[in-house]
Order: sequence, then structure tokens, then C-alpha cells
Amino acid sequence: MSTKQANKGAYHHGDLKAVLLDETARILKEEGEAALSLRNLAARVGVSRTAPYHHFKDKQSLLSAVGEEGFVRFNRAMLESARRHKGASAEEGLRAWVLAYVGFAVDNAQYYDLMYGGRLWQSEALSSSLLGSARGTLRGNVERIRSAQEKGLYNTDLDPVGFSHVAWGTLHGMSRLFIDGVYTDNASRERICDTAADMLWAQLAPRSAT
Amino acid sequence: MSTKQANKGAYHHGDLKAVLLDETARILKEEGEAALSLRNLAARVGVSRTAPYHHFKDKQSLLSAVGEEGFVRFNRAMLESARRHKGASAEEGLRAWVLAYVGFAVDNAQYYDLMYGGRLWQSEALSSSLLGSARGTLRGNVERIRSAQEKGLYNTDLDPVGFSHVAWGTLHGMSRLFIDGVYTDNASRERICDTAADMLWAQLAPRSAT
DNA sequence: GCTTCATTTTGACGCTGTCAAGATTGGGTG
DNA sequence: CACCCAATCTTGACAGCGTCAAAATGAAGC
Repeated sequence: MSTKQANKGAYHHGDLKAVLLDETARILKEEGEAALSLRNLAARVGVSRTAPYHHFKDKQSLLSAVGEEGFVRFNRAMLESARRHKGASAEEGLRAWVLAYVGFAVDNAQYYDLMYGGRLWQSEALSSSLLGSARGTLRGNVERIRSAQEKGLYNTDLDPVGFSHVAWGTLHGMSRLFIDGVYTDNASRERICDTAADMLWAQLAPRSAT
Repeated sequence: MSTKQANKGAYHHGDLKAVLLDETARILKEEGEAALSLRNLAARVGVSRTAPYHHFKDKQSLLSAVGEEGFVRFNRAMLESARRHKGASAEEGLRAWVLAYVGFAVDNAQYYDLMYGGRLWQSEALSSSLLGSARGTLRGNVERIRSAQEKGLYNTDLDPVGFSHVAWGTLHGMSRLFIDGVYTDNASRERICDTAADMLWAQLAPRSAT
């Protein structure tokens, strides 16, 4: 038991930081934000109340770290979705992207809430790596649009930056309305996503096409 | 001093409920959600810690009431914006609506947060009048679209319900990104709103038009 | 004038985030 | 191998929170 992993019960836990991140996400998912307290969290993991403070400056810092983990998972999910629709048409690709974005947000609300929650972005916590992740995602979108425009797949009259902002707003807004339970019919996710994809594609479609 | 209003300092405050609602909104706006505690609130208003409990079941109930007030103000703002652009074209009207919606959300974030925050809509608190307000707003949009379609002002091939959902998502998403400080450039509000209005109008514009 | 009832207060409880100080241990250096 | 240091974890403590119960206060009606 000299390795740094999985020596549960020892005084030096070894794995505590990772375990805290995972357990935090689990509690947020299964019991909601209100049920998350550092004391409760520590108890579940089997350490004393203040043990987490040796790995995270305070509660907000822990939540920021979970948010970063969310960005990693989000990027992974988007890449995988893109890979799965590699041969598809531009319109199919867009449709898949919309569905993948909203799908991730709804199915991983415990992460998505933290990723774009106001508390992260307004406070000074906003670790630079997190900000980098978010900016990188947006810039990636812009670049992908630009590249597709050059290949003649997208409408070349469109401003990539402006469109990215609005498209992001659309996906973010739909995701939030689903997550927060404001949309009444959660089962209609695919239908609404398709309608949104239609709208976005009407902007992206090359002028000469249908 | 026998009337029920404005007898400050008296044992029976008289106005307490209204004052609590206003002061809550003020604290949320000026100091943020984290700074709002019932004890602090009570102290500011000049009553003891538990006085609010005779007007609101608990903290969540107070926040719900503020949220309802938000819906009232929101509807008022939307009506006024519509009145101000009464003679304008359909496209101009849409543009004004987008700007009015996002403008209200950003300038009254303390209300908007509560109106569409997850805590209201998931919890059982969700008073029926609040739900009525929200549903009414959405149904009003759908009806307005339908009516404009019949007058030939909007594209008649469009499904009013589906479009309403997505358009709402777009405005809600942009509002949230502005409020939460995720959009970097808050000054570009009008430009982004215009881009969004372009996109929405491309859906609404009658088929035969430009 | 007395009663009744809504309103407000004081007291108390368990929970929270966080700091300070002490206990424990594993890894690197002699 | 022994030692010490730094990392890690624990115990103790404090102020603040939401909320309940019981007592106090004052306005309105008979």
C-alpha cells in the first residue's frame, strides 16, 4: 500500500482530490445543489469536515474545479459527435451538433450548470484555464464556420462571429429552459432541436442552394 | 396614524409585505444573491429576524413572490414597447421586441433570475399564478404569430408553436449569457440583438417577400 | 373596557462555511 | 537506517444562516 492510489481508510487518503470532484458531481446530479455542503460531502467520502480545504481553497473553488471537469467532458462529447457524423452533409452535421449540444447540457446538467453559471463568470474565481476552455470552444466554432465558408459549404455573406454568438445563445437558451423545467414537454427535445437546426441552417445554407 | 400605510416605527408596521418585496429586489440588484439573508433583510427594514415569516412561508416563498412581481413588470415593459412601435412594420416590430426582451432581462436581472431560475420551476413552490403568468406570456406570443400569419404579415408555412419555443430559447439564452457575464462584450448588446432579429425574421418573413 | 386576533419579538436549535492549532504520516536527505 | 520536513488530515471553535415555539404587543370590534 505504498502507492498513491486507492488506499482507502489510510490517514493519507491519496486520492482525495479526485474523489471529491466525482462525489460532488454525483451529489449535484442526484440530490441537487441545495443538498451539497462541504460537511456532508466530507462525511460521504469518509474524511473530516475540513479535509477538503487542503485541496480546494473554499467551496466556490471546488465548484469551479467541477466546472472545469465539465468543459473537458463537453469538449470530448462534441468531438465524438463530430467524429460520428464525419461523412454527413453540412446540414446533417449542424443538426447533429445541435442535438449533441443540448443533449449534453440536459444529460449532464450538474456540470452544465457550473460551466455557464453566473457565479463562476462574475466572481474573480474564474480560473484562467476555465476561461480558456470556454473561449476555445467559441473560437473553435467560429473557425469551423469560417473554414466551411471557404469550402463553399456555408453562406459566405454571414458574419461568423455574430452568427456564432447568436447560435450559441439559441442552444444555451434551449438547454437552460429544458434543464430548469420551463419547457413543459421534456420529451419533445428532438423536435424542438430540429426546429432550431432548421432556423440555423437557413442562415448557414449557401445562397444558391434550396 | 391610524391608516395602514407608512407608519414607520410602529409595532405594527402595516406595509411590511410590500417593503420586504422591494427591499429584497434592491439587495439582489445591488449586492447579489449571496448577500441576501432573511436576517439581514429584516434588519434593513427595521424589524426582527422572524417578522417576515408572517408574510411569507419561507425564504423560497419570498423569492417566488419577487419573481411574480418580475412577471408583472416584464409584461408591462413588453406592452409598452409594443405600444411605442405600433405603426412600425412587422420586421421593425420584431426587432423592437428582441431588443425589449433582452433589455428588460439585462436591466432587471434581479427579477429575471428569479422568473426563469430553476429553483422556482422545479420546486413545488411554483405558485399557480406565476405559472399562469409565464404560460400566458408564451401563449400570447403564439397567438400574435398566428394572427400575423392570417394577415399575411408572417410566413404561413411556419409552425407557430415550434417557432415560439425556439425564438424564446434564443432570447432567453442571449439574455442569460449577457447577465452571467459570459459574453465578453456587454456593449455589443444592440449588435447581437440585431443579428438575432435578422435570423428570426428570416423565419417569419412571408415567402414572397425579399 | 375587555376580548380577540393579527402582528411582532425573543429564545432556541441544528446546520453551514471557514479559520487556527494540533496530530499523523510518507518521502527525501543525511 | 534514522531523521526531519512538508503534505495531509483531525479536532475545536466562531459567526452566520433558516426556521420553529412561545411570549409580548397593539389595533379593532363587542
